[in-house]
Amino acid sequence: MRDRKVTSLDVAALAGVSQSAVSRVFTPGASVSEKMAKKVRDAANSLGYRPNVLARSLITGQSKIIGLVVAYLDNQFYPDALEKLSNALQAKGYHILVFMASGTGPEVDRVIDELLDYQVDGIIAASVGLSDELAQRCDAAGIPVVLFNRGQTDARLSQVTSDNRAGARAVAEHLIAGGHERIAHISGWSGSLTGQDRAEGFVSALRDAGREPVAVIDGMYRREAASQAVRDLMAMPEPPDAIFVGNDHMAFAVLDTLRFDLGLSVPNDVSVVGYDDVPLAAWKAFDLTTVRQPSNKMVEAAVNLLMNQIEDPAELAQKLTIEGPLILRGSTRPVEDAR
Amino acid sequence: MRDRKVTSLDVAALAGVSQSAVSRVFTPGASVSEKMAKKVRDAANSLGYRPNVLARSLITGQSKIIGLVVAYLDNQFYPDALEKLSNALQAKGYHILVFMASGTGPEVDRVIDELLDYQVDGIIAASVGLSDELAQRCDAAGIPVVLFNRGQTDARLSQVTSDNRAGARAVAEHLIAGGHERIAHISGWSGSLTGQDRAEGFVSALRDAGREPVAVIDGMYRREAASQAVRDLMAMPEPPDAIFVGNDHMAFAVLDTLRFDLGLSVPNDVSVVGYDDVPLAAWKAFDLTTVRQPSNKMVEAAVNLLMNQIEDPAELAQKLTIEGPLILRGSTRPVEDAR
DNA sequence: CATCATTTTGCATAGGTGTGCAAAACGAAC
DNA sequence: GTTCGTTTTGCACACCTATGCAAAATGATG
Repeated sequence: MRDRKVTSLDVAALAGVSQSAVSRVFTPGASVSEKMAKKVRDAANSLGYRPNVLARSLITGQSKIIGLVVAYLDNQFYPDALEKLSNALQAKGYHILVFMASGTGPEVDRVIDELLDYQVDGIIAASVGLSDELAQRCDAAGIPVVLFNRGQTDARLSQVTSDNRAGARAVAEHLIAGGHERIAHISGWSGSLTGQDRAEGFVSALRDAGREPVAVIDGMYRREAASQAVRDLMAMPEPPDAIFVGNDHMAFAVLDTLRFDLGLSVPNDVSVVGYDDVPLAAWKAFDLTTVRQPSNKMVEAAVNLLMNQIEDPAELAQKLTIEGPLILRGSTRPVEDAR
Repeated sequence: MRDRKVTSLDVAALAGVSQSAVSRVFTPGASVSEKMAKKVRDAANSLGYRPNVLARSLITGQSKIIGLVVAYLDNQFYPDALEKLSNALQAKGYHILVFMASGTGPEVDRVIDELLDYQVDGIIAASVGLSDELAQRCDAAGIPVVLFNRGQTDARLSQVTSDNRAGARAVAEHLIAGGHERIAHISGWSGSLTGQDRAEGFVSALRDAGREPVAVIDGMYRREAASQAVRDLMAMPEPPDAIFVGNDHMAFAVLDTLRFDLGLSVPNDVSVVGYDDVPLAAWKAFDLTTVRQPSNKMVEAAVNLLMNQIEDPAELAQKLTIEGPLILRGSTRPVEDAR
């Protein structure tokens, strides 16, 4: 015998009270007597009643759903962030609805449509190029947006990033201090602000020390592109002795290519530095020197930002920058070894 | 000027038709004339109208939301599956609502409550020990459940797994053919059917060849546990010359420990085999021999199973097993080298 | 033009919940 | 017991959409 859906009316009937009484018992802060609350709770438990979030959303205008837009999950930074975001939001009574948007342009537009269809209370966009039109539409619909680990110029969008310029600068300084002579950069996608910032911070720090990168190649955040880039670099007449890679995900491909395709030793022949400090970077197989993006803090900031904007729509968008340290590991020469 | 939510009534007013007409235009297969459809679509576009999925769900009983329950995302198998599941479901007009359930018992119960609150149309449970109570409650609520990469005895739950016994058996046979003398197993969590099946398939294949494993240790699906296990194994008076690890995630920790903590060579000193064939396994840094779990096929099967049960609630639960090949890589001695 | 079959449209209601408002219950003070 | 202030409760409606039903429109046929 398959149960029909049990509603607040069923509970009300069993408890011998009105439907609104049931509603109030399940609404924190509503006016209910202890006696009534007990009656209702007993009836609800015996029927297995739980309020229907979707019906509730109709009337409160709060779906308790946060849309998460993400492109790929093969870069460990994102599943890691997703897990933390989901846990943080779960604790606040929200849940994450996942939207994959690998492409750009029309595909992203379709995703936005679907986001609006589900009446999400807010949007977290990670790792995806969002058109300005997105900002426009979400703003018009009154849905707060937080860009996670992705910058954007539009002032209506909040964002949380690490201090990419400072991080890249620290990398440059460390490589110089390590006595490296020919320093190259395989950058993150040059179409992304994150990629640009890291590249610019890195190059400007080199210049401040009177140096120039021997090469800057766009790695597109893709393993194969990074792998090809490092092959090209090492085929130069005077190959680099240090490479800063735009994120860990690409850096792992660079390490593999250097060691196993080109037969080189890291850091003896080349030092390699990444960005993100995903858990993998600490594994001995990579032992990658990298800039930590403190995902805990970034998640916390993103969630707070979103919650504030949901509670008070007048709240204006903010652009937060979180500092992260350079983590020294075995993929770069220790500074003592400087010649 | 912040827009109020635009409803089908607004569209109807602008187009000079009834609300039901608008609804019909957005309901595939409803009876509408071409003229009317055009009028409505124009009005809808100019207002930026899109049907409210949540309000629709009230009346159709279909939320177009699938709940995904998952414990951790640090084992790459799961983000990979999540991405594929999300894409497959997105193509069918569904989206994934994420529920993290690291713990067991009461925490899982809370998750079930929340799943029901959101009126999900179906549930995919990956990597979590679900009590029989789950089956009970979801069955009562009429919500189909598919266990992904996780077995369960309850006949009411559908499940999709790879052929864990056959896969483990193939590993055993390959290790024997490779001339290994002392074969050990670091198993998946012995509380999971998946872990048990792999262990049993492996051990029974050894016995069929007149062999016994030198040791079987529970690795709990955790890196640290696996790392400790391999240290214990290699500290034995006669350490193993081959280790089958219950999944790739643990196998990576085993490789790191063997190479960098114990200074051993793989596969010269010890052969290592994993299970899953996550993308990482093919990276040169690991080059791990492993049993492939064809996540594409598993996802496809899981989605089909779920869709069938959603469309026809009378459809009975199925337990599907997908075959996966042993992928030979550099972490095991080639069979030609057998002495 | 009349008739009828068919398609299209509007009306009205349902789906499950929260909330403003007024009525009812309660409790205190005289 | 009466009065008044406070808390609790129920009534009725709103939120946004889909759909059964009957009325209207359309088109084909005689």
